[in-house]
Amino acid sequence: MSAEGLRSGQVAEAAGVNVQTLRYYERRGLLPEPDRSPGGHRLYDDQAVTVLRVIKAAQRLGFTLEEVAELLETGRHRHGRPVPGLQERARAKLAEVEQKIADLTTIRDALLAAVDAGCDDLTFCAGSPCCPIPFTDLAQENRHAGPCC
Amino acid sequence: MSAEGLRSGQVAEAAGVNVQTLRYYERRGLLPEPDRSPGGHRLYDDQAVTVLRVIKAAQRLGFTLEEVAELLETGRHRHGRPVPGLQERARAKLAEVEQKIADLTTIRDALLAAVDAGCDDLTFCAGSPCCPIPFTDLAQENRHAGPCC
DNA sequence: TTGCAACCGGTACCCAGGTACAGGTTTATG
DNA sequence: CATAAACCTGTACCTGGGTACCGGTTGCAA
Repeated sequence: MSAEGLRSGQVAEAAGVNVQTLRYYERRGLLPEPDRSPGGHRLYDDQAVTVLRVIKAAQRLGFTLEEVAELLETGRHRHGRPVPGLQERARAKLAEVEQKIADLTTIRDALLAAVDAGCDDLTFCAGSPCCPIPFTDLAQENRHAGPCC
Repeated sequence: MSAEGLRSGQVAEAAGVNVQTLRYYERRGLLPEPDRSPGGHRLYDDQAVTVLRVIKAAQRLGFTLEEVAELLETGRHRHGRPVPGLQERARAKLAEVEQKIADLTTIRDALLAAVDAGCDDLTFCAGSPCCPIPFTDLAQENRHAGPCC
C-alpha cells in the first residue's frame, strides 16, 4: 500500500509537471534526492509537491532555474535564524521586477497608442518621428504618447 | 568610397548587434535581402538600422522572432491602405502585455511583502498558510498580502 | 504467478535565439 | 602591387529548459 511516500508519477501529476522534469530538477539540485523504495523507486514526501510549486512560481517571478536552486539551497540549510541571502536576493529581484513592469508599461502605452491611432506598419511607424511606439529608445525610459500614423 | 550603402559591420555596430545576427535575421526573413556590391558584399540602406531597432524593441515587447517576422512581413507588402494584421496583433499583444503586467504586479507585491516581513525561507514561506507569496496560485490572480513569517 | 503499468538510469533530442569557426574572396590603404 | 581588415558561405556549437526514447527492473493486482 501507499502511505509511505508518493511515487514520482503522483508527484508529477499533483504539481502539473512531467515525470522527466522531476529527475531533471533533481539533477539540477532543485529537488532534494528523495528516499527510495527497496527496489529503487523514488518515494517523495508531500513537501516535494510544494517545492515544485515554489519552483514554478519562482520561474514565473522571473528567476532562472539556477537562481531558484540557489534560493532553495540558501533556504535549506539555515532553519533557525534568518540568513541574509533571501532578503538580499528578494530585494534585488524586486528591483528587476519593477524595471520589467516599467518597461512593460511603456510598451503597453505604446501598443495602446498604436491601436488607438490605427498604426498599421511597424517599420513606417518606427521611422516616423511622431510614432507612438518609442522603438528606438524603449530601453531608456523615454515615452511620448499621442497618435500619429 | 562609401555613400552607396552601409556595410554589414557598420549596420551591426549602429544597431548594437553582432554581424552574424544580421545574417541570421536575414535567413529568418526578418531583414530583407540587401543589395550587394559587385564583389558580393552586402550593402544596406539606412532603413536597415531602423528595422533592427524595431526588431529589438519588438523582442522587448515580448514578441518572438517569428511573430516579429510576420509583423514586418505584414507591414511590408501593403503600403497604401492599412491591413488588418497589425491592428489585430497589436490588440492581442496588448492583452498579453497587460496580463504580464498583472502577474508581475502580483509578484512585486509578494516580493515586497516578503521583504517587509523578513521572509527568509522560500519553502517554509510557501508552506505557511499566511505566506505573503502566493506561490501555489500565482497563476490564478489570487493575491493576499500582509506579513507573516 | 503472471502480466502490465510505472518506474529506473542513460543518452539523445527538441526549441529559441543566437555565436563561433573554417577556409576563401573583396575592399581599402600605403 | 601588397597586405590587412572586413567580408563571404556553410556548418557547428552554445545556453536554458526541458522532453523522448531505450532496454531493463519493480510493484501491484487479478
